[in-house]
Amino acid sequence: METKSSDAGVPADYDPAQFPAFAVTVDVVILTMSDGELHMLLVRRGEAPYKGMWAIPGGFKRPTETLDEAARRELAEETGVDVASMLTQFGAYGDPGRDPRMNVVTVAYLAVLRDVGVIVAGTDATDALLAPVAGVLSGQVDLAFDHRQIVRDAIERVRVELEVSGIATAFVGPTFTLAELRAVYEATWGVQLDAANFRRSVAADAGWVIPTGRLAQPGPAGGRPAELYRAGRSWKHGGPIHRLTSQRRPERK
Amino acid sequence: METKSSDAGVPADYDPAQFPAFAVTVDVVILTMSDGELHMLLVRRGEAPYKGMWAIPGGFKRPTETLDEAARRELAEETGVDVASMLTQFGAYGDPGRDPRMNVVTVAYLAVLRDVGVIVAGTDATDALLAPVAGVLSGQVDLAFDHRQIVRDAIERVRVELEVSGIATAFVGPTFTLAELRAVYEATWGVQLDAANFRRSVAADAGWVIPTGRLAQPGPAGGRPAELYRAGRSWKHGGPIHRLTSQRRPERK
DNA sequence: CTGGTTAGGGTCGACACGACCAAATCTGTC
DNA sequence: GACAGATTTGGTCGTGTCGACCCTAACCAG
Repeated sequence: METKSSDAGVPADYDPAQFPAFAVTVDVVILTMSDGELHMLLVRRGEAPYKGMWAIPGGFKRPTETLDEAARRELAEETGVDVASMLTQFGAYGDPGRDPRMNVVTVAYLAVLRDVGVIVAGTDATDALLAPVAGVLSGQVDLAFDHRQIVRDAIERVRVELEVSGIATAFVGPTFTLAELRAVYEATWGVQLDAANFRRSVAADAGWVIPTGRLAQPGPAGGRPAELYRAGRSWKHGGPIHRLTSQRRPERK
Repeated sequence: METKSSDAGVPADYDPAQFPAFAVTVDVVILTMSDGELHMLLVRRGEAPYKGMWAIPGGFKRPTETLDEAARRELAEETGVDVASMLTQFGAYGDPGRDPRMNVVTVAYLAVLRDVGVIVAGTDATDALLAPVAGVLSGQVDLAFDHRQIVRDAIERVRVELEVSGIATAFVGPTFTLAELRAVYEATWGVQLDAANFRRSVAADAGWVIPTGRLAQPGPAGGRPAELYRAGRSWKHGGPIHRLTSQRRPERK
């Protein structure tokens, strides 16, 4: 608080009483698995600046709510989904000029949803888009503000979160096969995992997923029916749960 | 951005143009090793609210600087240390009422310093305190605002950072023995590490620490002189560097 | 010289992990 | 109905890591 040393060109006794006013927004990167690929929700901006451009859903924080509450409110407004499930703050962004209108500091959140059927219905369909994350990262989709960097950080975060917490179950339905769960890891990390080893890794930490005893219908290509599981202990409780590092599966011939 | 659904008691079309004004501050948790224990820098508040109470150093962000720059400026002002070395953002805090005066959102940073000799000299000595982290966490030291929670999160972050990045070298001097480096892990995690196994873990990832060829003076209790190392590849570059998990050393008899 | 202390190096067993193979069970086609 | 392809599930095995433990080298204090 006590300013002591002098900065170049700035008065030594910067008066905190006349603090500069900022707008504080909350942006939510909403991730989901669709068609075996990682997707994210984008909305089209209806106002300047960046009017007509795609952007991460978000909005102004209100003085009466916490940051977490603001994030959940925005998530609900954009998708109609009201989940306390998976909503993690992962960064704050406040570069000067990131919003040409005014001084804006945004707090970024990461949300993981398991299905998107109702999502696009929740908001205006013409203004919402479920874009593959790969396209956003590679620059095929231009985003407003510094949202591209925010998305980059979000993906990085979800990758480590997959490893350190059991967050993968948030991507899949209430009941799922191990193949579906494995697909989450494969899509997020861009690797191929051995099914047998993956099974053992999952079974290693007891209580994370629980077998239901029922069997799933095999796909159109056939194959042995897979057991159905449901999410056990939530990913919120535990610390490190399991590790699935670099097991690679050779090229499919 | 487009608000659609109605919230209870809140107008459905919340007008973003009349956005609420927030003050944005940057708080820095400055950690260092002192006397074999993890310590942090606290400053005494000179103004209301919480006047006379201990708090994390911090201050208002200026519209012309980024959040990172603000954090570095605060760190320099408080300690006289100007290091791009280790400064990591780890959280944003914006609960309503966290500052009784106004709406304040703070972005918290974590800084790691290797020595504190000049630190207390850099700021006003009567208003600065190098407090053991354990005392702060246990509540023996009361902090202003929600700074106790911020400190908790900072410690949690530095623990994982210690594991995932080679940040430990930021705690020690420009040249150090492996015993000093090991003490950083032991103090931060509250465990005892086997010296021989620790040596192997460090040597496992080449380039992290580099032997200087010189030897350190043994302590007053004698013992074989230890080799001196210097930090090699910075912790900023690489991703996961090494893993030191749960190796425990039995009670010293 | 002797005992205490610390650094550095070696060994060994347990266990985790990745690569690979085999059996079981389904779908679709011939 | 037989067969090929696909997929899940379970087993094996070699390699490497990790933790526990011991030993020696080198220093200090008496």
